[in-house]
Amino acid sequence: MATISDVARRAGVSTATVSRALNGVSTVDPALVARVRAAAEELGYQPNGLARNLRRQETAVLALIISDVENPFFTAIARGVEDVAQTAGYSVVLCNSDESAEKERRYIDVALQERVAGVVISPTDEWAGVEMLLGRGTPVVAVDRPLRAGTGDQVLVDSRAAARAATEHLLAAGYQRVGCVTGPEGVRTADDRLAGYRDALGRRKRRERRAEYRAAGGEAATRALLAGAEPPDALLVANSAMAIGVLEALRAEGLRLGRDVGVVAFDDVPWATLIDPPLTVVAQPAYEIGAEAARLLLARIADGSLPPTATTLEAQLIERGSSHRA
Amino acid sequence: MATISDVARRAGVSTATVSRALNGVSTVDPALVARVRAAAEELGYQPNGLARNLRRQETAVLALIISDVENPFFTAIARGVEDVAQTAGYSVVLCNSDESAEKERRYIDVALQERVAGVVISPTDEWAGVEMLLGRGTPVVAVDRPLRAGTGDQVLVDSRAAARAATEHLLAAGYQRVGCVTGPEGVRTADDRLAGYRDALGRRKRRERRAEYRAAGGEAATRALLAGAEPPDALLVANSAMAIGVLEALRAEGLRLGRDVGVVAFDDVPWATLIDPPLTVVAQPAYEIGAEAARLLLARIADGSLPPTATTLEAQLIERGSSHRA
DNA sequence: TTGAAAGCGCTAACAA
DNA sequence: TTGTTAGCGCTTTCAA
Repeated sequence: MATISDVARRAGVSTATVSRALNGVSTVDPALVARVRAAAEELGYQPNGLARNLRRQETAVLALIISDVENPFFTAIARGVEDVAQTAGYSVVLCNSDESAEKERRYIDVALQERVAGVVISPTDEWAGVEMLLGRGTPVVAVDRPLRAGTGDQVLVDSRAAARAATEHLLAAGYQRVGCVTGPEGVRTADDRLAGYRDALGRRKRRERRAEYRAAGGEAATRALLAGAEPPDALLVANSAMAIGVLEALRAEGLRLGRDVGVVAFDDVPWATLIDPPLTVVAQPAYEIGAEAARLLLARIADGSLPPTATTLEAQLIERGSSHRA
Repeated sequence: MATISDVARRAGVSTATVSRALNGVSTVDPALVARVRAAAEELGYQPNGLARNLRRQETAVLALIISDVENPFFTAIARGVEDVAQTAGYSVVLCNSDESAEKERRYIDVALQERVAGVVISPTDEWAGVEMLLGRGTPVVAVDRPLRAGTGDQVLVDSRAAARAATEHLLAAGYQRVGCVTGPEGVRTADDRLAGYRDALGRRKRRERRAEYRAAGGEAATRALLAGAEPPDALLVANSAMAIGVLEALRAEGLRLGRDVGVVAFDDVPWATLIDPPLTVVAQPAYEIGAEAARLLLARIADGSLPPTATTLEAQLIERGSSHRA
């Protein structure tokens, strides 16, 4: 691959002039610029970003580390991050930690080693990974899951309040035995949503089940709950992938959505209105989370001394048929 | 951030020894290795990947450039690529070209400049971008959409045959006026699926409509088709995002799925069995496409002289209720 | 087994 | 306005 010296030789100038010409430094003779451009073109010259970044001590690349590429919530975040980053001239690379602390760790190492300009991350747990980044001076913004207070920027949704509101909605709709299907212990969003459910339930009897944040998990949890003595007549589901399994379990049991068992699920999904009755959801502003995270990250890259901020966005309960008896 | 010289100074050895110790070169005195390790640990040393890669002229990073992160088909490919890459010690960074040739171009530039080891791409068109990569000697594997014959590795699905089979299935199920909703002209998969539809239709009257590969596109196309003189009584839909719009339009018109209008859509989606009747789909082996692409890419990175291959995987028609009158 | 030194490709002082 | 030169942090000969 052609290097800057090849171009310099061909254009009959020094490498410094090539660098200046190609980077649009104004002090270069237009005639030379043209010659350099031509030479670069002829050689198919592509600047070596590694060398450039090594020299400049910076990269125009952001890393986005999320826990599940197949979850529409996270891909919507990705678009938000990307749109903002692009307009600022940054590229975004997406890394899938797959809810595994080890993979997350590996991607953090990569981010550190490749010296990305900043990282947006949905941390699998509160400490280890993010602190590595912070400790090395890499700007970080956490999304979806919190950091230890004051350690870094974060943009979150008040899951607990949303879960509480959703549960209250179910109660208000006349369901008597509201249950909750949530994710694994330690996954902060799963814990928060369960807590919100409990908040709303007060002294009523709890019917809760944890499982992995996937369809199979939702299905298993639902079956288990249904097999109990006084099975739930409504369910708060903490995640849209789980919701698929929940709905399948319900159907397998011959239970009618809404009429027999009310359901509210976290995350608005494109297919929510296609099922019958349509699914009531807690819609998180995923795109906006990503966009805001990117804005904060860019601001911090520009000025590392900014105080850490915590932004909380509101989720919105979208009532549809699945949470009504009628 | 600590550099290798900092570590060397602290351990009282040369930078060469640090490099050797940390990279597990066997000729280093175990005592020294321990000292170096300790020093690195104390300083929180993270090797600078930029410098290392610059020197080694290689990176253990693959780029995956896809046209829509929000499409489950592509995210499934991403997992396939990632799983294979990980076991070979490579990291994968995902870039979202968003069906835009310009964004694709920008990510290709980034890939080139960052000197990634290889690229898996779903090319927006056949030439420009991929040829830049090939021209600079970067190993490339195309997925989902073809390259010009013989230019590089590709792993595809025979969309045309699958579309034909799906259309024939609809015809065999007794639908008389089968229509087709497909993506924009020039998007290869959209064209292929339309071609397959036409293959099956033979001399029957065509009812086809193009729109963007999104729900809104599917909805608009369906409305337009339905507004015609002899509206279709069945639809082949070329993409799962469009399918959402198609189903919505049908419902808005009061048409019952299957009974009034039969539907087969490309790509198996998690919610296919949740709607009533469940959706008949053409399931593409997305994960396997990604995994195979990664295998081919790795092979080509190891040996650049390999002849270009073209792998074609089969799609599978999964018959469910939406394509039957009963 | 270890160290000295060159150099990957680029940019930025400094000189001219 | 242009060129010369140093050096970003690392790996890898070549000597010792």
